[in-house]
Amino acid sequence: MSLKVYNSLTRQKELFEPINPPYVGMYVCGPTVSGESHLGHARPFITFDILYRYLMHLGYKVRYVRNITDAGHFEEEGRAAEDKISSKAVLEKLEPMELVQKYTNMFHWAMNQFNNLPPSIEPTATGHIVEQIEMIKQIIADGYAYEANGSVYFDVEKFNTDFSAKGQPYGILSGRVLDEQIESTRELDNQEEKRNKSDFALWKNAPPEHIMRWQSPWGEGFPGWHIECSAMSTKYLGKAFDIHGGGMDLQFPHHECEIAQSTVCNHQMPARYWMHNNMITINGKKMGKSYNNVIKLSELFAGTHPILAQPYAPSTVRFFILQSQYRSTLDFSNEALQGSEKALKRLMEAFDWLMNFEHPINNSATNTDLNTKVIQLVNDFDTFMNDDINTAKVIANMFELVPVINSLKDKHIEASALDSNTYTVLKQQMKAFIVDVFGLQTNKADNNDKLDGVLQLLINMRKDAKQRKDFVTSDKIRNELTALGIQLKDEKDGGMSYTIQ
RNA sequence: GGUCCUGUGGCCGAGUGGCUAGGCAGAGCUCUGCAAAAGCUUCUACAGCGGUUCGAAUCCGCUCGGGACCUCCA
Repeated sequence: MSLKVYNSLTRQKELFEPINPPYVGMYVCGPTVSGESHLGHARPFITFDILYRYLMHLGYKVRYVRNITDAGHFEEEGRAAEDKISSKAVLEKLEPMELVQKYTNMFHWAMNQFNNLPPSIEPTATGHIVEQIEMIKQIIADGYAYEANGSVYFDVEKFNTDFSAKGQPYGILSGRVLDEQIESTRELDNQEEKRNKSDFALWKNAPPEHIMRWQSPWGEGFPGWHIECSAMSTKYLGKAFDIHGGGMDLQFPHHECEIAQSTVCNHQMPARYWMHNNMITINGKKMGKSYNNVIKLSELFAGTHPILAQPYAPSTVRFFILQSQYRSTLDFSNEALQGSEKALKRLMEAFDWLMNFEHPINNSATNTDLNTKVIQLVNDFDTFMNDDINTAKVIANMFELVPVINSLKDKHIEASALDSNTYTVLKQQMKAFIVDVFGLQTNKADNNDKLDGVLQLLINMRKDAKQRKDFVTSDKIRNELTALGIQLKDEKDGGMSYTIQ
């Protein structure tokens, strides 16, 4: 039973072997907090949350580092390159750090809504200016970066020449050949400062109007985007760590540049396994600002975006994402989300019943075929997760178990059909994967005892009415509760249950 | 233009040489005061054309369609 993950670097599934077991170091590129997160952003953070949880489930001690990019991220739209954070701050008349705090708070709120575990360390770029400057100094000292007008650029050409000989050319991760892309790079500002178009900024000179600025050996300025991840991953995970994750769109140039910088400073490839999640699309197109098709998470949860037919609960979105394999594109549609909503509800109701079911003690199953099948379905949870985190297949198996569970509930299947061991394993695995690994929550979490008491009272009144064949009263109770978003269900054995929407 | 990915039923999606994916929607039946839920049954598939093979949704080729990246990106 061993975990295999797809390594973007080698373009194949590889056996996962930590450098220093049982410890695992995992770095995931976090958000740029200059704006609100959208549905597309949800995918990597949910995907790598599942990986984090699964690694812990396997017994690893994981240090999960996910940064907050709160400075240094360039935005160029034909105008002078400027810091994304500070330009937005001027627009909104906020202090840069005020803006950063606002969107950081919103990001944390969304992560919490999704039931993502907080990372072990969540370092900020602005909190690691010193480390970034030190790293840049070393790259210059080693001859792989040069200063021009108060900015510092990484010499990609030199790196490529020297490290190609060592089997690590620039472009090793994304499969690009440097010579081929030199002609195709688009025009950027300050291009004349660079020796080559493919060189990227490690440090940028800050023009006078730039608010976010730090002292450096090259004058006042701000760090480039790529260097923060190299500096912070090295600081907290060491020169070589196990997993580096992020969206596929970060593979080039961001991760490629990280590899180059870190390799120069640390004399080795920073991460062993590079994992990239695919994009969420909408009508087949990547969700992104430049396509003007983003659905912000707050809009998604509130149902306020024009494209949305209804609000979608965070757990529905999480489940929707888990229904596909993380390396496939996932196409958003109302129909798909509605499907996930209903599916999740059915799964969780069966799960909740199972957890409360006091199974009989019997050493031999009366239905050995079913008994064997259940064990197989449940054991395959591990098999599928070990095959590059195939949550889709795990969920498919869970849905094969749902009719079995519901049939036990409705007594279409006798409780004696399965033996005690099977019940134990079934409950353990369902709980481990639904709650611990997938992080799915029951909606009942926000109920409270008093509300439950009130509902039990109404349920009892309705039961009495039904017994008297007073269907006017029983329907009134049911219909008015339905109008309030509380659904009553008549159970097979005469009992009643409720669910709150 | 370069590099790479992809095309599965009404929708979303697993899959990878032979064995039911799964979910949602649709249809029928059972249960039921009615409804809902649930259970059972069921209908729609592998873009097209060739090739390899005893056998192809899966491998190869071509054609057509969709997408990502090529220094903002999750």
